[in-house]
Amino acid sequence: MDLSERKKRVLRAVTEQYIRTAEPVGSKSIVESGGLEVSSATIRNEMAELEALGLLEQPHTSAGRVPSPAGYRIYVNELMEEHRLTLQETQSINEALEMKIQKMDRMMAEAGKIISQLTKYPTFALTRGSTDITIKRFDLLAVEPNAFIVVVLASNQVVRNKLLRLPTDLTKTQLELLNTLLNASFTEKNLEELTPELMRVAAHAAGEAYGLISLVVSFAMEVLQELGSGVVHTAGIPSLLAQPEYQSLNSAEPLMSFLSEWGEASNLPAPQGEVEILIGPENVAEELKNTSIIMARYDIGDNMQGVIGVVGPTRMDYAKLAARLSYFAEGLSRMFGKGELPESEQNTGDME
Amino acid sequence: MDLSERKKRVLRAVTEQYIRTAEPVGSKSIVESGGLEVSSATIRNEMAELEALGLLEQPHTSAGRVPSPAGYRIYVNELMEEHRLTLQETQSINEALEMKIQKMDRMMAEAGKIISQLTKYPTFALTRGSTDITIKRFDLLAVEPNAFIVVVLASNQVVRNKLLRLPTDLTKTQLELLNTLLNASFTEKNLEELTPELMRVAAHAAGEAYGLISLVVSFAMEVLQELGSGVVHTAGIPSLLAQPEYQSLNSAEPLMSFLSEWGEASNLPAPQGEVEILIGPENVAEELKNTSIIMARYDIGDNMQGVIGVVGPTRMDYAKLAARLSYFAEGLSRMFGKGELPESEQNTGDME
DNA sequence: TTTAGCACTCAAGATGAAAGAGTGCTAAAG
DNA sequence: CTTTAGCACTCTTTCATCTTGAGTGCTAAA
Repeated sequence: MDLSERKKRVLRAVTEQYIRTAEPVGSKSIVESGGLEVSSATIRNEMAELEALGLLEQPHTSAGRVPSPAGYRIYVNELMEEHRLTLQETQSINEALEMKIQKMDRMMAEAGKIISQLTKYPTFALTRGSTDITIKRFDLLAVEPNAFIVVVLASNQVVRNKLLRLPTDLTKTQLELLNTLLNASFTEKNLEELTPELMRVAAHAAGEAYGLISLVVSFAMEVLQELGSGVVHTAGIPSLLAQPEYQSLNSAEPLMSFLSEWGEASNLPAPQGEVEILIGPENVAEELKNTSIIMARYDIGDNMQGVIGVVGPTRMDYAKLAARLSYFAEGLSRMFGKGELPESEQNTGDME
Repeated sequence: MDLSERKKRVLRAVTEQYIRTAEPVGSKSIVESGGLEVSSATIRNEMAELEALGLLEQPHTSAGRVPSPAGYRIYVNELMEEHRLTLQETQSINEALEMKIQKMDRMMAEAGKIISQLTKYPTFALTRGSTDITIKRFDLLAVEPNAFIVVVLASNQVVRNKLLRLPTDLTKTQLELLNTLLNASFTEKNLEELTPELMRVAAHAAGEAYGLISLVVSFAMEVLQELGSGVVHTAGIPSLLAQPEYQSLNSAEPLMSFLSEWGEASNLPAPQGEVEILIGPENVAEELKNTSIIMARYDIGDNMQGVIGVVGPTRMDYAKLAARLSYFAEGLSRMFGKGELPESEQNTGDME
């Protein structure tokens, strides 16, 4: 899209003023805000042409102009200047990151809250799973004759455990045998490879009860399932209500419901670059058609990545939010990506 | 509070109609709804007296009457009939409970969602912790020379783990020594007893590095902290917006923010009986002064209990909601309370 | 004690006038 | 050919006024 220099400046002025005020912007207020040394009539002509190009829109005849999604797209791609974070902003982000957060999933939720507080918009945070995770190791710890703890270590260093209870007692030897069997037959297998068939064969070979093995292996499968599918956390949803575009209940309700029920199926396209901006109709879900998403990617170890983003009216201050998100995501990558034990239960460094 | 029989019937009629319609109810509509065979003027007189007693209120002079909090209280305590659940209701609750839910904390969140869908109100679910929980056992599992997994079993049968990474390597013997030391000195101690002093003494006695011990013990303390403080889950917050009393954004926003940020400090008084109803001003938090809470208690094993409840306008249908909640809570108690391994990672019974 | 009748009050909705912001068009100026 | 001033026109927003209707409280009669 090659526009005349002046058209670009008009588009940019309209967009930025609209971002600030949430009101349609008129020709007069643009000349008054400076930058363009022409009369309002000239601006009007330019705006009419920009509207013909589909970059601006008019809510009704005698109102000012508002950027169309296409207009936002051009603004974001070509016109927007990079936002510099203030010292204070970087500081508060750094502080937030330095909090000792123990568990990764809590970290995700916390990260969302932090960003939400920072931006006053709802945020979401999700990990994108990988189907190639396997169990690296099983440990069985006897608790009582008829109960033991399974501890599984997944290939991405997540540890999960569960207390299993049996209808019958088990001797220590039996438990050890089971443990060996599990480690021999069910490690290094991804979710698809853990078939009932495999369980049957292994059980038969060892003369073990199928039920006992399946009990432990189902747990392992659950863990793999969970790690493979990723989770979505959302935070700060009520802050939507502070935005003028959601003052009317009708506009706010569907989006809020969508956000709070998100997390089941997150079919968000993976961001290509480091920061991605989805404007209105570019979104996947119907409920998001009138809103925009700004999201940043971060790395968790080698195989997994996470996405953190904010959701809000198309009018959001893309420059500022993108800058904050990307700074924050960088910090997350630094935290999670550095060690060889990148995930979950990693020691975050509070060793004296 | 002893009212004449007729006053009781008037109060009850007003309350129930208001619960249905959310509109102030006038004298005429009461006679029309049947039950009272007197004229509207008589009702007016009765209502005037009920208002003098502080049981009814008038939004403005020429409007109908609305129950005051005190009026609701009397309705709930004396006038309300028990609601029978329909077959369909019990069925859908049973179905929901039968879902195989693996982890207790997820169960909590799920339970909230279910109730929220059922009632169309926001729900909260929390476990009330106990400060007397101790660690029953430590297990250390070597992973790499400089990394191991700590598994702690708490006295309420919750198992938690964490992957710890060290700056130096550790031999197997050292690890076993550490394990023995931990089990000898730090089990059966509640959060308050796990003092730095104790760590120092134990470390000194064993000639171990203080840092190493404190690393593991701090994790244990975190776990105890978490188990002791309880967690709050909320769900269905946007359904508030469907209620007429929260049509105005100003009324909805503070409550929504409060609910979504709840979970930090849950200073809810424990329900005395099985089901408890808190009406408007009886609530603790300022944000809840205009809303009511209906909550039911359920047991998790011996020591802990959970609370699940709904939050909504004072006008809620107490009878119906209380019935559903209490049925649901009963089901939860049945699920969690039955075994001697009542918590979290309990096997929910999917053994072949 | 109950009831019919009636004047009174107040919120909510409808109507209409006025204000204000912004546009598009035209014609003149550069 | 581009820019600008001028002006009529459009459309929303706001405010005041009026009307309607539900509901009340009071009084006097049953």
